[in-house]
Amino acid sequence: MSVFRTGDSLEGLYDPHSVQSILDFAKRLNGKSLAEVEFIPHEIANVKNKGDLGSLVETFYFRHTPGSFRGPDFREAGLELKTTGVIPTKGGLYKAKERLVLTMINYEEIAKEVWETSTFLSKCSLMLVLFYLFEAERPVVDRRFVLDPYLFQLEKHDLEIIKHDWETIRAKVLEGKAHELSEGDTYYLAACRKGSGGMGEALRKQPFSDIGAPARAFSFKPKFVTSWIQNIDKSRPISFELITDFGGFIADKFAPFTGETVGEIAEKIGASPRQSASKIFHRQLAVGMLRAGGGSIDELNKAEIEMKTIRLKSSGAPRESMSFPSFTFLELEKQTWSDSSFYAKLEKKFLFVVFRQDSDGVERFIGVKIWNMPYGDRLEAQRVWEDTKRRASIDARDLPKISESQVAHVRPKGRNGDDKILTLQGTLHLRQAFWLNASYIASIFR
DNA sequence: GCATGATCATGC
DNA sequence: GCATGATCATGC
Repeated sequence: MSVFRTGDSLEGLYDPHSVQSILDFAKRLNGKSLAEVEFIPHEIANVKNKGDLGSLVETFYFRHTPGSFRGPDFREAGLELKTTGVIPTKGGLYKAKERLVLTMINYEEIAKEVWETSTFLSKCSLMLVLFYLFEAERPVVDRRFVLDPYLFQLEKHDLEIIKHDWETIRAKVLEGKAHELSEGDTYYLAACRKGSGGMGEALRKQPFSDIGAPARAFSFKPKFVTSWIQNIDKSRPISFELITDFGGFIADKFAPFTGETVGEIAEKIGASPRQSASKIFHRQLAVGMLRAGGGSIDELNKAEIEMKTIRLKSSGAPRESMSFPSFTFLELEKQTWSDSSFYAKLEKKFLFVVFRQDSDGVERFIGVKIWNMPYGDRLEAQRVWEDTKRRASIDARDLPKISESQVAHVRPKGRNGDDKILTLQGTLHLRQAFWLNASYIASIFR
């Protein structure tokens, strides 16, 4: 252990002008916690706030005083330092615990910027990412770094998609729609909510509208961060493709199957006839088509795209409403809209894989559609969610029905009739889920 | 034909 | 073992 003051000489530690030297020095942390390698004063040793680990590492390990300089942390090397939590997966690897928050979006500023000289690019084009094992009860200085640090170089890593994402976010600000931003607008780089959320939240000004917009920050989506981690684990270089239109890129993979019957597709991808009776048959077909086109579910996951199959009747109306994960009354009571899982899902981008029944009764694959939920409809979903929360606290048997909203409703969803959960009235009631109305899904296709 | 409740097959 | 996406079954 060493005791030092910030500003002490870095001699013999690392060269702040050299990315390689900083990286090598950072690697020495692997397998250790900050408190194991540096003396941490008592008054800060018990901090549990994760946001503090980054600045603690910067101060105590790199002997670098976090400043108010607007550029990257290691100014001379043009390198930004990030620490982020990982958790184990069942498969024995690690995954990102959450999104990697990068830098606040200033709506006034981004409107004036171009990509090449943007605040985002100057701050995030080169980042050293340190991963620590997240354990909720452990003070951050005792959390152990795992994996080698990761050098994120924007030029090499999905630059085109990230630039496209940045342009998408900026375009929305230019349209005066900063308040309508959602994580589903983009693929890898997202505009995530930042700040308190809920009622007392301070809204930010935006240049082309008088409507206040929630504070948002640029962030990399968790699945995108996980893709780095799992590449480190496999110690192979990141694979990347230059794709400007991810939606079109995905749609292309399905294109060869357009117009084919489900039977033909099943045969092509080698699904057995027995499976056709299964409730997930069409999803299997969708996965099969994606694979046949050289795509993968992994790829969708990485971009946080939610694939859903939709079956239309010959009238063009969907056969069913669309379900979302079930919830419990106890968790509903504790949550606000913006931390609910229904909110998180509806902010995502969807890939609809659409089948339609012909007038002769034969069902065919008619195409895919990339979609994300319009702002107004998300507000309506929020209203239904809040109404559900309110009513569940009074009587769990009286929840929003399909006739009460154009967009969403609540309905049972469980393993079977015995799958009951505790209500706030202390009784047992069927497990429930949020659903998007079939009629609402129909409206998307009109 | 739709609203509502109930359930299935799979993958993690 | 169980959550999930999706569909089935019933009654009005």
